[in-house]
Amino acid sequence: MHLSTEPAFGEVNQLGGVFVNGRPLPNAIRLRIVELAQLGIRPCDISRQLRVSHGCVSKILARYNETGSILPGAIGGSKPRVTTPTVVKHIRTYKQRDPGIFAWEIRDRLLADGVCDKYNVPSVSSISRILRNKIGTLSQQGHYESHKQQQQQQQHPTSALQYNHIYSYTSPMAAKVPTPPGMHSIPSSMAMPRTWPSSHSVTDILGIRSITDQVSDTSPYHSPKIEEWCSLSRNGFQSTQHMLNGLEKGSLEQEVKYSQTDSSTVAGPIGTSQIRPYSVPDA
DNA sequence: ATCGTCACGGTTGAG
DNA sequence: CACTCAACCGTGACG
Repeated sequence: MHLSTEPAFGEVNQLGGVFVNGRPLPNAIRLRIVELAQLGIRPCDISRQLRVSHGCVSKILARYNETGSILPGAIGGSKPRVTTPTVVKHIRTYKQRDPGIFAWEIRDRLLADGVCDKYNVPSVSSISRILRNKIGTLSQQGHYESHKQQQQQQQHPTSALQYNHIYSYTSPMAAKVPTPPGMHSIPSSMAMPRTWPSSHSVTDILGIRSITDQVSDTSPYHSPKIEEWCSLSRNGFQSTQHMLNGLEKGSLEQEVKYSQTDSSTVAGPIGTSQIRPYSVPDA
């Protein structure tokens, strides 16, 4: 991580837009790209207006058309080589049946039961890690699995699960926005699943929270909205149009310039994000 | 002028 | 716990 020198400020592209190399654009901007496109604005104009390279606009729109999701793909990590869902499931079963079972016994059983062959059976240390990291949190296991899979091969357009992590992505905003009483706020368990994919988007790094705060001043533009939008996906797009109106230029420009204002305060949760990426210490 | 595509330098996180 | 490496990112340039 190169955060030593110019961490939170990102870089400026040819259009004057700010970005963080290697990191996804903030969801707010991704959303705007799709919204503007839906309004019939040409990609080249969107590019200029939002100051995002046209290649990026093109990519985001293409993905949206293909998958219905505005979200970036799952960054980092690697696909399970031996720790497949099936294997984990079996290990869990073994562990449940015999809590005192040793890792090497599990290994033997995986082989004996034909779950794995000698080439793909997890090592004892892998099994130990599975026991520690996954089986240890049984309650969330099922969710983890499906969520993770959705994410990893996020080719699948349909499933609603896919949108689960938009909660995650936008939750920082929601967390930051002082959810008005009576407003449906997201339960934190939902907003911040343990398996948060990747919390440090530019949103966080650059302090886009501030822009979303500003936005939320003028319109109810926080995660419940986005949630709604997402569940509506491509078909029910009308409902977002008022959002768009509510967001008119003023907020848009602020949005685009988001990082140039205050970003020094966002000591992003970099590196510690997995559990509670945005434990916003509101104060 | 516009847009699809890709090399590039970058970050991330499961293994 | 440090490392690896394949996934992803957006930009910028080319056609």
